[in-house]
Amino acid sequence: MFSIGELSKQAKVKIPTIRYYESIGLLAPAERTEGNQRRYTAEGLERLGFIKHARELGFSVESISSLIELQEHPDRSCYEATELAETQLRAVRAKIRQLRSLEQELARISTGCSGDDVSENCYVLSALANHNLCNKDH
Amino acid sequence: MFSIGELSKQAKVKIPTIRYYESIGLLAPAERTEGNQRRYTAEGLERLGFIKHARELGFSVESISSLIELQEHPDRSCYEATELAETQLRAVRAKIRQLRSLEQELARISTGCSGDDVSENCYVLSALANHNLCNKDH
DNA sequence: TATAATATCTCTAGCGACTAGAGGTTCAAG
DNA sequence: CTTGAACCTCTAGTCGCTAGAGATATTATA
Ligand SMILES: [Zn+2]
Ligand SMILES: [Zn+2]
Ligand SMILES: [Zn+2]
Ligand SMILES: [Zn+2]
Repeated sequence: MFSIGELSKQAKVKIPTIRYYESIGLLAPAERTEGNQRRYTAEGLERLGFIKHARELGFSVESISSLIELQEHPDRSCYEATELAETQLRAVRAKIRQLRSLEQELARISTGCSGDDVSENCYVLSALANHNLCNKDH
Repeated sequence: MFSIGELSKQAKVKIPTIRYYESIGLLAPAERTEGNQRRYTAEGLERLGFIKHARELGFSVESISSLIELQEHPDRSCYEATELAETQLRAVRAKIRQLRSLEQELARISTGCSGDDVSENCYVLSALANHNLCNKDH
């Protein structure tokens, strides 16, 4: 049994974040000492690790909630888990595509002015004012 | 002189967003009719177009504020504008790198299970529980 | 001109996923 | 038993909007 501070250190998740997860029901309410302080077991650490990892991979709290549900019922079909992972993968890929398009435009805009002119003649400013100067959608 | 609804249609920016921009000082307060409704000119449309385009390229509202400042002083050096654009470009590139790393892991995790097993044996769930199974940092 | 339909007004609250701070209590070391 | 670090709850703030309530203004038609 260890404190929230210990858990925080072990899992590398900030204390307020742990309390937040509990408050929204992502973590089960921790046991408490007589003085009302939270106490955790290795299981809690594992749970938090799962959450942390999934968050780092970009899953929403809602998705993680479903994943944990599944984990708690080892006999259920894992169909939903793979669905969620694939959805997440698609979302990441879409985001990458969009950012790449932004990157192109920003690179073009950035190199269009060396920064030693007056703002009236600045290509950066006119490019921002004028989407027609862009090559792609974004 | 046209209404906020017209402006919204022309600029393809939602009405509450226009009011929001005004409320945070990104758009100058619009002129008003006797009955207190906002009225805009072509200049307002241009301004909003600038903001919209910059937002689409990922600039923060704060950065856009600085860019507009610059635009309003055509004689000033445009150094800050290029700086902001380059910073933004770097941020986008960093984000892309991070997302690519996520993509790799997610692709691996996704293909690890076809979704027709029970959750106990699901590779998706165990991979999420275990960062050690990952190849890269993220 | 009267009425009705549509548009606009302000204000407040909500989203997601935290983060920070105030003000008070409990724990553990010495 | 004292001290100081760690913990507690609660509220509010972050960013960039978005949605809704309830009131008022404008516009089009009869
Ligand atoms: Zn320039
Ligand atoms: Zn553009
Ligand atoms: Zn599976
Ligand atoms: Zn990992």
